[in-house]
Amino acid sequence: MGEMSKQQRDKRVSGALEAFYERLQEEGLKSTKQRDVIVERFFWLDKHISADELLEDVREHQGRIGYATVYRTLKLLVELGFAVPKDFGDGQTRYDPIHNQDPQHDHLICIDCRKIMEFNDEQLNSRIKDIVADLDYTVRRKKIELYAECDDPSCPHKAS
Amino acid sequence: MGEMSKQQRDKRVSGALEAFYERLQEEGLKSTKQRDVIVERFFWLDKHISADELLEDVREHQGRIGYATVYRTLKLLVELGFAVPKDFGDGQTRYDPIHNQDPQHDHLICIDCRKIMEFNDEQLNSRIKDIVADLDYTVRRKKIELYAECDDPSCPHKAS
DNA sequence: ATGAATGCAAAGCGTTTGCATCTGG
DNA sequence: CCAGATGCAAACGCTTTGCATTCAT
Repeated sequence: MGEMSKQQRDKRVSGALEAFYERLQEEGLKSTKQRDVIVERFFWLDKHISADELLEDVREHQGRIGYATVYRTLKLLVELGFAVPKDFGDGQTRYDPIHNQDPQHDHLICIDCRKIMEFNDEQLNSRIKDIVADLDYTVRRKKIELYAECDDPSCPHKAS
Repeated sequence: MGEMSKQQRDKRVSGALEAFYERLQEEGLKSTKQRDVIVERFFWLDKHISADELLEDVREHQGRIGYATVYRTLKLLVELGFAVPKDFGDGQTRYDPIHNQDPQHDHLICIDCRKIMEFNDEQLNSRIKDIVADLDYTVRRKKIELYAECDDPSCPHKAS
């Protein structure tokens, strides 16, 4: 969504980390060098990241880290409610960081260049709430993905 | 999504098959015993089916069929526009048959028993059209999945 | 006949797990 | 100390592929 200054970003990250470590303690789990880097980079990067993308990034900041550790940490983040796994159909799971301040957003994905943009529409959310309520169900989470052609000039298939 | 008599179902299936064989010929592809059964059962069953569910069903109607054939046929159906692959997060891809008459529907999935129900809401669709138009994008397809607790008494976790 | 389709088994790919080793509280 | 975390490699589950064989046109 909007741009964010480094200061704002730092603040967001440290806020998320604080919350994370609090939950860690609650669960009697430990903080380790690897876990710390992974989680910090995850919050810092703040995008729908895949396990191997995160691994690659993390290895630049802290040498030898096994991919199993990244998978396990992502799983932990999901369990503790700091990330949501998403599948955009490119064969690998991506993880969306949750900043509790953010309302859950939806995605618009370019079918050509795979660029993902986020949006959040109040009217849409409200309509969904109604639909589910009418069926006497209780919504836990939603996944809305719109596949479209983007307007980025650098995107392929623009000639067609 | 209402009920459908056997006659109606027969008619729908044969319509879909006719369209399928027409496209097959256009592409210079062949009709075979296996392909025929798979495609017919796929249209007949008419639900978000996974490759191995379809394989199991098909084997009751026609002995020895390799799973590779089912995968290849499903891929073909997708390429020809008769099916859409979906991922509901249970680890395997499901395929939704497309009856060109149907507007594309959305899904409500029970987080406990994994039951999937379909819905189609005009207001929702219209709002989506607006959202995307405002961004100057062109929608190709949408994927909306709502995860909720269902009201089926046979569903686990009803006691909690 | 000849390009396409099948069946099988092997390979692929992302993800998970078993286990011996380390480490934080 | 000792439960929890890591790294490695092996296992996994779903899907795809290579190849020899069979089949539709």
